[in-house]
Amino acid sequence: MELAKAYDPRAAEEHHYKRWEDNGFFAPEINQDPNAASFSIVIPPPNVTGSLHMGHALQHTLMDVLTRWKRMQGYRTLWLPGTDHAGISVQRKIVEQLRSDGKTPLEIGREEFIARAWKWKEQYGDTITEQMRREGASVDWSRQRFTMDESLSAAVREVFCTLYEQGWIYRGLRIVNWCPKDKTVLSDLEVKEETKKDGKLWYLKYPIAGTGRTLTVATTRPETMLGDTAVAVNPSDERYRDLVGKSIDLPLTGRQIAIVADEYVDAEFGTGAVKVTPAHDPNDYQIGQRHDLEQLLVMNDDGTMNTAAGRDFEGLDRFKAREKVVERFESLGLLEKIDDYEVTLPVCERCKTVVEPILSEQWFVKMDEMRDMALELIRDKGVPHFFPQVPHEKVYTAWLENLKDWTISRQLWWGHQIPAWYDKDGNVFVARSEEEAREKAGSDELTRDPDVLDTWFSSGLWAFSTFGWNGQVTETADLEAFLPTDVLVTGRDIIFLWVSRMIMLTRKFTGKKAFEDVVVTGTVLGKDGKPMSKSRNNGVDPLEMFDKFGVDATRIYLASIATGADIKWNDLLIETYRNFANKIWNATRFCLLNADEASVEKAALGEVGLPLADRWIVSRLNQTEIDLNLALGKYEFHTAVSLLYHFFWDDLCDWYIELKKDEITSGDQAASTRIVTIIEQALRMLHPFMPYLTEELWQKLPGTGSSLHNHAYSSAEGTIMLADFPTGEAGLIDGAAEKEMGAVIDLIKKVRNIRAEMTISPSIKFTIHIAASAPDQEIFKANEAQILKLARAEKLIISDVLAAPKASAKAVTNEARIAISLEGLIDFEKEKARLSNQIGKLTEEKARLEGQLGNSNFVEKAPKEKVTALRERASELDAQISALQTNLDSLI
RNA sequence: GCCGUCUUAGCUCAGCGGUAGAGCACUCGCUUCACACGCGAUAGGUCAGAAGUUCAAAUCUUCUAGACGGCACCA
Repeated sequence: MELAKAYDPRAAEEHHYKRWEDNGFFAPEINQDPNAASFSIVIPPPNVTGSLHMGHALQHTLMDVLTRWKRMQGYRTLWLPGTDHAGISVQRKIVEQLRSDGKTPLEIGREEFIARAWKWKEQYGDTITEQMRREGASVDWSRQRFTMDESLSAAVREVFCTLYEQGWIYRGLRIVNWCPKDKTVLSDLEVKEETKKDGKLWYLKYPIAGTGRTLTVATTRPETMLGDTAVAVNPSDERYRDLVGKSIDLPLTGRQIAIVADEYVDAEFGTGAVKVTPAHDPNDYQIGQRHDLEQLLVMNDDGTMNTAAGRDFEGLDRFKAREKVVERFESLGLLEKIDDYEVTLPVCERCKTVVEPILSEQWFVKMDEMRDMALELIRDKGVPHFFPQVPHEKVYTAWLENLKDWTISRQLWWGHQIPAWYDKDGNVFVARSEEEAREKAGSDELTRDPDVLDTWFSSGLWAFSTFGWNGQVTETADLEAFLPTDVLVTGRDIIFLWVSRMIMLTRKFTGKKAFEDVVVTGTVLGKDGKPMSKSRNNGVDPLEMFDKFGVDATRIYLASIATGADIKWNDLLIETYRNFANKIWNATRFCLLNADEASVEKAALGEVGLPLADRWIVSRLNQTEIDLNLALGKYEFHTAVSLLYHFFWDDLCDWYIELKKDEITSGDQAASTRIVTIIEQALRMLHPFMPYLTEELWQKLPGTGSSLHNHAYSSAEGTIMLADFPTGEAGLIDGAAEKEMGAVIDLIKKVRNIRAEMTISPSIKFTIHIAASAPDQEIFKANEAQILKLARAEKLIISDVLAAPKASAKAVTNEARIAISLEGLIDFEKEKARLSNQIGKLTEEKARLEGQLGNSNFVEKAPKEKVTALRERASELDAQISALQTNLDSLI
């Protein structure tokens, strides 16, 4: 078998995915074991307008690792893919598209608009799903879902109606977050804070009616004064007590407003007098409620001032209006002063427009009942279990405790239109269909509420709507098999927005948990240490990384990031794993060079009397498998990667294959069979991380096929992705072999060290003298050929006492005293320095140990095995130091 | 304001109560018949600072400094 000289990721990526998909390997139905337990993950549905970014690549990698791992273990495994309809984003795309055609949404009408949106979705909505195929994601495409699929939409209607009927959903006039650009309301979670250091605080003088005096109020939004309907002061504020009950002649408006006393006002802050604009500020709204104040709306939905703002201001943008109000106050002599003031502005998460708090009639969900259910789950049962637990469990719990009503209506056309109808008197009828609404209303003249629901309302149902629940159908085989899902892998930015809501809605409507575990990934930052973003232009495209380093390298690099940790992007690190892939490729290639009659054969590893290296690698392999399964079980992907990396590179390549080189090149078929068997098993444990490379190599190994499959997949066509995942057998961990191999490795390393330090050319082959105990001598004798090979020596002389010429370099290990004859090569000064250096290091360690052992508190209180271990180490050090010292003395 | 995280080798990061680790970069040496995307060998850290708990602290506690995150408030 002849393999190419270097691994070409592209070639492997091209055909394997198609074969896996076409053969149905990703679907749970591939599992033929009727008793198989289920394992399921639902994907956090990416936005249909999106394309793959590094955050997706990271999350998808972890989900795929888990899915492939569980599938190989024989679970009936489902990773369900899909996308969400992204209300605002799609809406914006269509509006832009129309604008370039010189049209507006109103001109074409709702129906045409939605038709265009669907067309857009058909055309571009698959970008991300195609990119997922490139990633190697083993999702079941036959179960792909979209939040606006008919069944998922029915689920939305059902949930809305049920919550309404139970009194959890209501329609009300509240101060909401309004985005004047998108012309829709936003939930609190879709609003972000932006600090502006160059903000201002304007002090406006309001004339007190009939007094000739003024009362100064401070504001950051002067234009809202046009909607003022009161001024409030604290009731216990002596300065203003006499003013309560009097009126203000509100400038620029000709209106007279009251001065009221309200506890909300902080007498210490500003002037102690607050202008009250109930229709444009949440706190003012509350004051207005308490004092029965008029709610005067002075703005339109696009952020311009409306008729109520007065003729001079009508039609002006809110910021222009602000300037004009300030100018007017100044010319009236009513502007007291302007202070610099750092303000935090609420901005729309998506378009960064300053959000306007505005009085508006919207639909809300009262979260009390669901919140309590979720709190009970996390507090009493610890569900979901967050990985990492700190800080997410606490943050999540605290958020739930302070949960407010959720604004769910959006002034958009693209999405799930609210199933509510109004009769001509404005009475509302919530119903699952228009027919039902007509029945309830007893009228045919109904108008449907034009608004749609928040996209997160539908994605909140994702854990069960995707399995067929839609209100009519509440029991399906998939719900039974796959809900609760096992784990959710997602970013921390949507824990509140999505994860928490899914937990609550799933519990409420199915009585089940949405998932047991939540793996929270960190953020992949740009090279500058800031989150990747278009505006910073510091993004790294996963597809470019796939092209440059291969999908597998990118995947295993992403998996190597500690769970939940942020990481600064660095190409060099992927390169490490590109090199890793190539290393594995070449190791396999080498082992197959002369292995024409070898074949994967599990029994070959269990034979008695195997050489040390074989017993050792089997032990290392099994230990790695055990540790790997433990790490994955705890979602410690980075530990898993490190185990794999070190097993393949250090144990397998640097030692085992190097030790076996002669056997491989000479065509020893028994040895090759063992090597091939070990590689095959190792590839299996690597497969979840590097699916393409491992499949490519596995297919080339002699003797691979469906016979190696987990029993659940015995009838499927041969593929590593259905092979049995190695569990590691404790019985195959061979302590003696590890210890003996350790002695051999230590010896070889010391000899190499001498060669390097004494700058002896690798081409010079010298004689190694060693002295060791009788049992250790046996070990060295048995491995003479290997030692000579790896130490690049020509002769090994083993005896009870070290007999070496004076012109030699010396070293010691725990098991051996070593001398290299260097007749004509040795530099005595160098050798002296080398020995002194080593003695120095060991003496330092010895001093530390003696300090500890001399401490009676330590000896009394520390665990006995600790003390014993230190004593042993101390005596080893003693022996080594004195041997080195003897060597040094002989040189002087 | 409240809650929380981070600060470890030049860089990017693991480790989180028992002798400081990895990859990359650096230094030295290698056309050693799989791999230079490689091989071998070094060097490099008072684990941000201070105090405390402990026989033992990078690891636990408290404080300080710097970086950052979430929530609340913002006239």
